[in-house]
Order: sequence, then structure tokens, then C-alpha cells
Amino acid sequence: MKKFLDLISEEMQKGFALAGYEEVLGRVTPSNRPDLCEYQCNGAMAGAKRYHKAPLVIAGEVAACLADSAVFSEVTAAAPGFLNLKLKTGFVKDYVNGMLAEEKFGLEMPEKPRNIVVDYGGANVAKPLHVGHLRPAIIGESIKRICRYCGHTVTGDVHLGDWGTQMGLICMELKKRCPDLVYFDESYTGEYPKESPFTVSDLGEIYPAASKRAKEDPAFKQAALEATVKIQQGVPGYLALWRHIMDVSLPDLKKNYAALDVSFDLWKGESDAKPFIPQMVADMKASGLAHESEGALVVDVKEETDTKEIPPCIILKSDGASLYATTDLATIKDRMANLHADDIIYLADKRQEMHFLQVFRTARRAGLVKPETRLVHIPFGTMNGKDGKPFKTREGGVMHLEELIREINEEMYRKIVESRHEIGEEEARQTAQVVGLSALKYGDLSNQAGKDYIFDIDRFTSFEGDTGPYILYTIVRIKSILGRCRQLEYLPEKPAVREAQNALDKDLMMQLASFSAMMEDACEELAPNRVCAYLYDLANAFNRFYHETKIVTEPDKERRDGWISLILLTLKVLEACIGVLGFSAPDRM
RNA sequence: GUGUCCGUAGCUCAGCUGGAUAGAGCAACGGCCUUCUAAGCCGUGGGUCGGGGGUUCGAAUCCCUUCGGGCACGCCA
Repeated sequence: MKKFLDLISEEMQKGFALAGYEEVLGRVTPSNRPDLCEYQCNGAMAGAKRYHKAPLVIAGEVAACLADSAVFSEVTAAAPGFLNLKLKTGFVKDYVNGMLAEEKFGLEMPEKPRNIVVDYGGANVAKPLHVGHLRPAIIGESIKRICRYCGHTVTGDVHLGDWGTQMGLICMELKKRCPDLVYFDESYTGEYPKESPFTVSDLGEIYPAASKRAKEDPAFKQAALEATVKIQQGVPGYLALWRHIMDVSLPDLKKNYAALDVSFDLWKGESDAKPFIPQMVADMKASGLAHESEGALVVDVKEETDTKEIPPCIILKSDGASLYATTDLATIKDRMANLHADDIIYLADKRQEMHFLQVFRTARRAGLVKPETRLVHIPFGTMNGKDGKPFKTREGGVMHLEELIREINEEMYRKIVESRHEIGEEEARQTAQVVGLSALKYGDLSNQAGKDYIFDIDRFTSFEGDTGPYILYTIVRIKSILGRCRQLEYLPEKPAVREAQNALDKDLMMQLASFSAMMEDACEELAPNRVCAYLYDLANAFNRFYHETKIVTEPDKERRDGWISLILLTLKVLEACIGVLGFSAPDRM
């Protein structure tokens, strides 16, 4: 189906053409004066200069040409040259009924679906997930779902950070503590133990200790760097330790991501790029792209138009070890060869912008990607506490994801039990989880990804206003009405929306009608916050309508059927939206 | 220092390619539950869109400048 706003614009463009003006002037936008009109067109003012005519005159002529339009019930020229528009209820009704009949409400699928890879930005194994991992997981998940909904093929790769210096740090910290472990005995040739000498919670403590020690003790840091090289070279003892770290971390990571309802098609990591590294480096050397500088192997990525100094991209450290850029580049090679990626989207903190700039330029220069391949870094802001500084727990530490989720769920449980005394324990717990997830995800996604934002647990758990729970509450209300209708056998066999009876149901219909344009936008701009804004508007439109309309007790059957169909569609659209945001609604709350 | 992003109501944020009276939510105050869930709906108060120039018929939006803040700037990720 064509997009609603496009249909309206086409009609307006016809008007401009009939009046003898350029068609492009007829672009229509939603009204910013709802008291005056439903939609508006500002083209007359834009064309005034070109045609040497007063904008109001142009607007008047266009309005006259649209007097018997099938789309507009009202076209009014207003000073200084606005065209104020109202839509025919029949036109709106037909469109909405079209949505009801179509898969995905008439959203058109792309002619050429793209192969999109979403890189969730490498949570480090070796340490438990903390609040800092929340954003890439939530935003990445939503972008993945939005792109999929819009008909693209999307592969989500968790892309763990498992090949860098942090792994060496852990090995050395372990050696410091237990120097007698067989892993460190270079003459040892036997089998290494299957059981890891440490647990996840040990790791949670070992890593911070190691990274602290590295800052204070240069010799220790040196040893850790050497250990990193050993891992990368495949020295058996170190590789065995690396394996342990992975084996111990993975189940914990999986559990955490599952709690967020975030899933990955690929559980790859930086280490999986290893096989692609030697050839890639050799090619870069052979082509002369990479050269030695201060002992390291680098690729220059400066460009003429740069307004600042861009340091070269380091491919190999002076000790021969690979690093972040190396594995990222090799991973691009992998993704091009095996996933035939058209787009690679990276979720990573905005502090890494320089890194991605370097990597993307290097990838292009080295011909790792096609000229038309899109490489996108979606930078997101830092999560700050109420004091505006990076978020810390009350005790000043990092808050683990598990702890955060637990706290939110507790608070939700408390509220649910408070407002619905009759609810059973089990249902309350389950509902708390569903509602809690909506609070967490909506709270994050409704902000623009790129901005820093204040992480306020009280605000997240709030039920009022522009929040996940408000959206869910709206959905639950609709389900409740529909449930009642089902009991009374009121559900129409073939849902069909009737012409709007008043401004409220018309408004709801128009809101519904803008669904596909919104979804396409969100996909194109990779902006889940668009979906949130739409959801909020739609929920508002429904709640206003709900408040003024008694559906179940409506005596006129035809009218009642129309409204039931309308809220049925509203429910479906709301559910589709929260679906792409990555959460779901309970039946009751 | 260079670059970059940001500065909108007491607080947290919207504001799409420049358009009419700058919008929400929270907080404050006042209404609305015998009737489909009041986690809701309706209303009131609250703003020199950091400051100053400019472009334009028209600027929160574009350009310049200035102040204030975040972040990044070669072997970390």
C-alpha cells in the first residue's frame, strides 16, 4: 500500500498542477496547529518568489482547484499562505480498512532486501555484564527487529571482546595468585584440566584487580601484553586458560542477555577473526597500503578534506599482537565473504568514533568492502547518574545488569500487588517481569541514542507518562475491552472500520494510518526513538478516544462493530511496535 | 591546543528537510471513578529555545561569533 501521507501529498500536488504551479510544492505535512487543521501544506509560500505572486493568492487558487477533491473535505488558504487541510472521513476509513486487510498494515517490502549485519559491539567476556552493556544490547536488538520488520535480512552478532589485552591481564593476574598452575609451566606437554580453576564470580573480581595492578605496575602490564601475544600465537597453556575464560563467561552472558530478551544469531567474537588476519595483513603489506611506523604496522587514513589530524590505523602492535582494529577489519572480511553484507551496523559508545572512522577508511582503502557497502557506527552516549557523572551505584561501584534487573522487577512487583490485591503471586511475578522489561527498554529507546542520558532508576520504574508501562497499560485496556466483547459475542466476523463518528476516532484512525511512514523512517534512520514517539502518540490518541466512547454499551451495532474493528487494529499496531522495540505486553496488569 | 557533539520550563527530554501561539512527561495546583482497568482522562501555572550578530517574507532549526559543558585526539577496547 502507498503511504498515507504520500497519497495526501499526491492529491495536493494535483491541485498545484491544476492551478499551474510546480507539483513539488504540494508536499503535505501533519498539522502543527491541530486547532485549525489536520494536515497542512506550505508550498504556496515556497513558490511565492518563483512565481512573483502573493502566497495567499497561490494558496487560494490551489484551494479552488481542490474544491471537489476525493481526499480533502476542506482546503482553506490562510495568511500568510498556508493551506489548511481536513480529510474526508471516507478516505481515511478506506485507508484504515486497507491496513486491516494487509500483512504488516500495508507496509511495503523493499524491492531489494539488504543483508544487514548488526554488531552489538563486543561485551568483554571475563567480566560480568554491567549497566554499560545495556544500551548496545537494547538499541541493537531494536534496530535488528526494525530492519527485519521492514523486510531486510539481518544477522545479529554479539561480537564478544575476547582477543584483546584484557585476556592477557587475567592470565597474569592468575599467575600472580597461583603461579603453580600447570598452564604456566612451559615444559608441560600433557592434557590440561577440563575444569576451570576459577568461576564467573572469581572473574568478576580478578579482572578489576588485574586492570588496577596494570596501572600501578609497568612490569605487570608488560607481562600481560606478552601473555596476550602468547594467546594470539596459540601457546598451549595460555590458549587453555583462554578457553576456560570463555567457557566460564559464556553461560553467564547468555543468561543475562536472555533476561533482556536480546538474542544473537551469531555468538562470534574478536577471536573468530583470527583466520582472516594473516592474509589480510599480507595483502595490506603487499599492496603498500600498510607500512611500518614507530615499530607498528599502520595504515594512513588521512584525507584532504579532514579538518583535523587523523592518526593512522594501527594494524599490528610493535610486538606483533593484533588489536581492536585488526580484528574488526578481519571481521569485515569474514562478513563480506560469508554473510555478503550490504550494511554493517556497529553499536558502540560514541567515544569510539575515531576507531570506527579509522577502521572504515582502512576497509575501503584495502578494498575489503564494496564501494556501495554501508559501514555505520551508531554511537551512543554515556549513561550518567543523577549528578550528571558516569553512573555508579550508591557504593560507587559498577552496577551489574542482574542487580539492576532484579531491582526493577522488585519495584514493579510491589506496584502491581499494590494496585491489584486480588492478583496471584505467580501472575504478579510474571507480569512484573514483563512490565519491568518494558520500563527498562522504553526508557532507554525513547531517548536519542547518541545523547548522554541520565540513568535514573526511579524514573524507569515510574508508571506514569511517557513510559513503557503506560504503553502496556493501553494495550491491556484494549485487550480487556475485546475480552468483554468476546464474552458477549460482539466480535465482528469480518472486522471493518466505519467512517469516523467524531474527532477522536478520526484522530485515532489518522494516527494509525501514519504507521508505515513511521516504520520506514525508523528503519532508514536506524532510530528506535521514532517508534517510541509514535507509540506514545498512538496510545494517547487511543486513550482520549477510549475516555469519551463507550464501546461495549453502544446500542448501534454497526457503529459498535466499527469501533471494535478500530481498536482491534490499534491493538495490532501497538503490538507490532512494542515487538520491534523488543518487549511484549501481558494480558492483564 | 585541534576537532567534535551538546546547551530548549524547577527536573528529564521531544521538536522530522526553516513555517502560524516552541511541545510532552515528572514535580505543583484544580476537576473527573454506580458505567469497557483512575498505571487513565480534562484543565491551570511555569520559557529572552545559553548570549550576540547575520541570511530569510518567516529561525529553536541555516551561517558567523562568544560563553559554558561532554567526549576524542598512535600501539586500550
